[in-house]
Amino acid sequence: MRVLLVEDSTLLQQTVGGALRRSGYAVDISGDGEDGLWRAQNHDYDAIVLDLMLPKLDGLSVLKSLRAKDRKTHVLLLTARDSVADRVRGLKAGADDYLVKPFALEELLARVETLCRRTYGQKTNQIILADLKIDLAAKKVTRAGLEVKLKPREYQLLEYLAHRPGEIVSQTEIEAHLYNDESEPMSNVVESTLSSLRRKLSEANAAPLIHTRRGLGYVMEESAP
Amino acid sequence: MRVLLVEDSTLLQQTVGGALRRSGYAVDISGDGEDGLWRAQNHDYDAIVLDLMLPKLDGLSVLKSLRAKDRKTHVLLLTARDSVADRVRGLKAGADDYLVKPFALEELLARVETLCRRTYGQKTNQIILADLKIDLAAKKVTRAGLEVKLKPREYQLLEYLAHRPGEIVSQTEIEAHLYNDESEPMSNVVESTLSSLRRKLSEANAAPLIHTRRGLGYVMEESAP
DNA sequence: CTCCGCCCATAAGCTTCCGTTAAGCTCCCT
DNA sequence: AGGGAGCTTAACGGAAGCTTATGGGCGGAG
Repeated sequence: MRVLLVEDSTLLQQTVGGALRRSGYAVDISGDGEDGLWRAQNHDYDAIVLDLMLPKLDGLSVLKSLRAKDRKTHVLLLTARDSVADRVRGLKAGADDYLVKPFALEELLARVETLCRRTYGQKTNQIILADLKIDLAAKKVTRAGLEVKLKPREYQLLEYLAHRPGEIVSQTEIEAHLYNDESEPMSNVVESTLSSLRRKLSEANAAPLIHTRRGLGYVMEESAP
Repeated sequence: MRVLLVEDSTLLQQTVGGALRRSGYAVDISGDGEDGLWRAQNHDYDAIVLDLMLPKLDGLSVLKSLRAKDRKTHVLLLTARDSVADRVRGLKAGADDYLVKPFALEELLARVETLCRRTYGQKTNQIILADLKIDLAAKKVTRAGLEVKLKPREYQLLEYLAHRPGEIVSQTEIEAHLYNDESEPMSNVVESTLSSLRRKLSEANAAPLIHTRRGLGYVMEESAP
């Protein structure tokens, strides 16, 4: 899951950004509205955390521009004070949720998670695909009843694929969602990670769950073959 | 356990705050309603002790604002005189308990403890996890029948984790709950404390109870490695 | 006032992880 | 069949994250 944080306070950048990263998100941070808008348009984020008070271009304008261009990325607004007017305007402009500063970090994390889940039409907090079960909260995976021990990156990859069963997901797309700008991979990380993911999944049950569409990307099994 | 005390009398701040600290709570103290509301929103307290008579913003308003935002933190009201009207209004506004001044310190402590317990849906006053038993009242821990002698901080950490078995608890979260604002985030106190806690727990039985989820946090559970 | 014990910070040591590299394989096109 | 593009897999080494030991400071007990 990749998230954009548009916030000018460096303190909040660090606390919020850090917390998100620690929770397993790929996070891009933007310090002003112009840059934020630019990034929001150039990447397909799973969610955007957007402060309203920003240098250069205020959050509301950013939001409006995004919506005008038909970007439907979910947006969580941060409003400085309990200004009802701002809130209403924000929601009218197409925000999906808002949070009044100050907020508890945990709450922000919870809401971002909700938004991301919503991005993929996910309502429960577990995904079941054939004999595979993913517990999104505990970040644990079982197959055929056996626990599959995955490393963070492997888990992220699996979760991303599992969010879109039956769909062809290209490598570029995976890269874009699992990695942030600073760490643009110059290698075949995705393939590499996928490889070990497959190996671990096949330990519980040899039937392949992730299929390769040569030249296009990967597909996760929709139902039993 | 982390508690917010909103009270303008410095005398009470010291006596009540001190008593709570001595009982092992992390206590934040706020001298007026505005600041109190701010803090209450900014952190996820386990309980709030709220005076009704406050400068800037009275306790009832604070409580109402909190509830309006769907904050379900347990609140203990302190009412100056035995005014039935105030009491009723307080409870209607969503207070969980009240105490009429003057009160006995012991009683306050007992009630705060009850509220905190309720926060975690805890009804009995002991937690049992595998061969570990925590006596919440006596703050004593035994494992495999042997007493484990813990220092206050270690006990607090253990108790906090034990309240949420199977859940991933991040370091940030632990820090937020066990330490108050003043403490600096530039050290690994949590890891440090956890280390000695683990050592002591393993003296009675080597099987690990607290598991590390690298990059995410810690989980307490009785599963096999 | 002194002593003791707890607690936090620092830092060194260790484990795990992850991107990279590179070599082998598969599929398809010619 | 041959060759090449794209995919798979295993191994490596740097780095991030976790663990543990140690010492100074501070507050409470005597």
